[in-house]
Amino acid sequence: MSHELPKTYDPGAIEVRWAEYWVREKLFSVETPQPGSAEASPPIFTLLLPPPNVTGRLHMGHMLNQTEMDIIIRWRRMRGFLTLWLPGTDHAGIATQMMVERQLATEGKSRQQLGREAFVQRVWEWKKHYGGAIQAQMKRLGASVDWDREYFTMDENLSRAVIECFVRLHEEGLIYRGKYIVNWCPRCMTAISDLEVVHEDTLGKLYQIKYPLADDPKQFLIVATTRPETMLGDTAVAVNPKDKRYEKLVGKKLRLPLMDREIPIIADDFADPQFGSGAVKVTPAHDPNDFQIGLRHNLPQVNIMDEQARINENGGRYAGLDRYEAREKVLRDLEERGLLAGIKDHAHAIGKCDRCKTIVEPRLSTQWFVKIQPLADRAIAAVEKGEIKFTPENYAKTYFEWMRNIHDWCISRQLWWGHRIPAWHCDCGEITVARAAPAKCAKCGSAKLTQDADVLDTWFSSGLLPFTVFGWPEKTRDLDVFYPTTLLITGFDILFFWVARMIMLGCHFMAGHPQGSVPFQNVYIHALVRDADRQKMSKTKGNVIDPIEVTEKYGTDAVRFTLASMASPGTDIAFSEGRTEGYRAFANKIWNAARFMFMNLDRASGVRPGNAAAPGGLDRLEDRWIFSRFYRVAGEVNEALEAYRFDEAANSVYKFFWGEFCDWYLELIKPRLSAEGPEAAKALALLSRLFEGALRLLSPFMPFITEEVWQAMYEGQPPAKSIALVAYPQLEQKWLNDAAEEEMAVLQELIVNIRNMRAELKVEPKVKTPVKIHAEACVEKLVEENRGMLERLANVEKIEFVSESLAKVAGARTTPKFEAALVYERKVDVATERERLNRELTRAEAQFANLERQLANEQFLSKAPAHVVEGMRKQAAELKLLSEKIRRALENLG
RNA sequence: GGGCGGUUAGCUCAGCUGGUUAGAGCGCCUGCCUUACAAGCAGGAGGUCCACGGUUCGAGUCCGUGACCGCCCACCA
Repeated sequence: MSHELPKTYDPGAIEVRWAEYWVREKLFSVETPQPGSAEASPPIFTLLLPPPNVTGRLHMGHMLNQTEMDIIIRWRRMRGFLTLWLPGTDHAGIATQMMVERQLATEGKSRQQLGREAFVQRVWEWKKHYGGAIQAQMKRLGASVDWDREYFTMDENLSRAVIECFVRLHEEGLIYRGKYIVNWCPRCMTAISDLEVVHEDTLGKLYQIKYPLADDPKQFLIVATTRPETMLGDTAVAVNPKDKRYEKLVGKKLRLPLMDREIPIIADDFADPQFGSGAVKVTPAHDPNDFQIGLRHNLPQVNIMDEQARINENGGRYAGLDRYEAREKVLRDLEERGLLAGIKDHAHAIGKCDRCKTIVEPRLSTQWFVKIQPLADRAIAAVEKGEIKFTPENYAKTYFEWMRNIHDWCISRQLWWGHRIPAWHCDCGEITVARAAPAKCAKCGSAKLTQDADVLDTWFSSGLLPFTVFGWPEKTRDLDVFYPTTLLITGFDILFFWVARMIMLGCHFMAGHPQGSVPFQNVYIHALVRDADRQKMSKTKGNVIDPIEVTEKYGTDAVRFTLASMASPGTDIAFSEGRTEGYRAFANKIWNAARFMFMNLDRASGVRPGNAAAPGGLDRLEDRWIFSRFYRVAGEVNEALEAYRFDEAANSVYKFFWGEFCDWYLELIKPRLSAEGPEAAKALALLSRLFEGALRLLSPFMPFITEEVWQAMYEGQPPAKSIALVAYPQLEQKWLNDAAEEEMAVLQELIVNIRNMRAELKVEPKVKTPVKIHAEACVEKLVEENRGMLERLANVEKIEFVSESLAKVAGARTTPKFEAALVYERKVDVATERERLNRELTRAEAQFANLERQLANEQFLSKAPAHVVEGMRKQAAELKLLSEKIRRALENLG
């Protein structure tokens, strides 16, 4: 049987095949280990996929996120952990509702026409048809999640858990209902939380308006506002109690212009004497600060707008106008009456709806809130105590910053799609919070109860996921085994939305869990993926890179490797296709190296990977060297992944495979492979064993190509169903060989110098006669001992090592370790060589002088550590020798 | 208004606790179709590490100030 690997590497062809295989064979499905099972249970590693919106399609951020998670989880799995990576999707209240409403609009319908029940039904249908896009994409990308455990946040069991949490929080007094100023989106027509408001710096106007005194209309108090239309709802003007200017006015009345109402002048600390005139208009129903003032002074709350931010009947003749139309008219009318005292440019931040960018309206309305402080306190403590570790650590600071300034969380949404609030209203005014609809009102006994119309903020349910996915509130085995999850990998954009909420809710509901209440023990926060010009990707800019597109162009492995190699903490990733092209080349390199191996395996049947020698049996330098390198790199990669340094891990393995294994080892081993007999068989065994190890090392980063090659190596009888299920290489001391690495380094340097010499001297490459090289005494022995190994290179490079030192030397390369001279009788570019040698000499002398100066410095000698001083001394000596050698070489040039 | 991050080769970025000659990929230049790979091989050029000041025997690395770029948070009209 021979190993089939097509000549050209075509990622598309192999990736789809393995992606399907992994899913079909359920390779990443996990059975919950039962207690008391005989064999020692492996360490558990649990990872929760940040659930993408059902409406979602995969974008570059997802791909980075999933690549990182997949690398970690594949690595842990290969390291012997019982790994559970749990996938799911989020019902995404507003986003999904908007999507379906848009679809309805194309049919000329509105959700109101449909009615609530039919609309929700419609959303479910929509979900069934279009909701699976992102999972399909994930499968294509090979994410090694447990698809058998996939969840949806509106699944029945999860919904039940959400209700349970709500009811319990309410019972504990941590959820309350009240009439407050909330952020209201007049387009979505729902309340939104503080986090869903994005602030945008805008250059607006500050208007100064004259409010006449009621008993003396000739006198005015000037107030300043950015929102003149809200004056229609003013119920007071406040001045600072310490403000001498207005002392006598406090308690008097003003006549509110345009509305013809009298409002009091009150004293409140909120008024800043430094700002404007020091008097501030108070609109309790349309400004959060004014709302507070209103409460302190028992002011009426006049709501002047409807849910679409149009002026309502309380706005007198402005009723029916949109808020901005009203502003214009109010300003015109004030102007007409000579009450507009001034207009100034004014920079301020304006709040917009995160979803639709409509300017948010502070609106007085009755909503449900979570009393957040007690939850936040515990969440802060958990991170302070180190029960949760952030990487990069910096994010803990951001987290604390937010947590310590947190406000109560408005969790009710005036939407139809979502978890409906488990509260029932009776006409008598009684509200009952319960797990199921009560039969009758507890207060008046009426059976006519209606469920609260609102649904919960999407983030309320996703904040519960770390325990609800494991069956909470039941006491399940899953909860015992998999909670708390080990790691969370996510972007900083949902640090507050999701991460912080999970911590608060997890700490609360899972308090007392034997393995800790926190929802996860580690959080790794990754950066943003930007375009090649470091611009944020956005649909409007049209610079969105579709991961599926680049994947189809370069292969998933190449895209994954790009993301991993660029994922250094704290820096955003500027995704450039050039880089991906480079990593496709890397995959191609792996492919061709594999073909080379297979070519040899096919020729010498019977050799299997894995039946190679022990360290002691490596009698050749290059073998000792490459094994030592392999295990050292394995150590580096493990260490890097331990610290989430995907970039370092990827780069180490890249450099090893290409720069050492392919560039050097494969070349060195060629003559042995083409030899006959046991020598070739042994070389082949070593080669295939190394290759197999390298594939395992690479597998978490490039799961597809490594699977393809690995499976091919075993001719249909692999030792496991997948490379993903075999052990990950680790540092093994017994294979490390410092001497071999040092000796090899010298030989590599020698070869590089020879090549360099030839290139610079423009020795014709096609000469049949080898160029003679004399290596100096110190490496002569090394060269002699490894003649066989160097043969291949010598042959290709057409060089020959000679022991006799020849008089006529055309070139020389000198390093601290050796001197190599090129002995060449034919024409060489003497002038160029002289120039080069002179340059070298100047540099060596300058460096030497530098070191001399340092070494003459007593301060340095007494304070610097011995090894540094020693190193410098050695180097100085070598440089001195080097200078001499170069001078001699110059003389020899003639 | 508060907080955070960045500035290193033409481009995109590494550089861990300060220590001998600051690295990689891409791009560029030169030479090679050397029977695994031209998506390749070999060689090369290219950096006053944003500026100034300080600490130190020694600073890309630590401290301070400033400049520029970016991000997050924020109920002062």
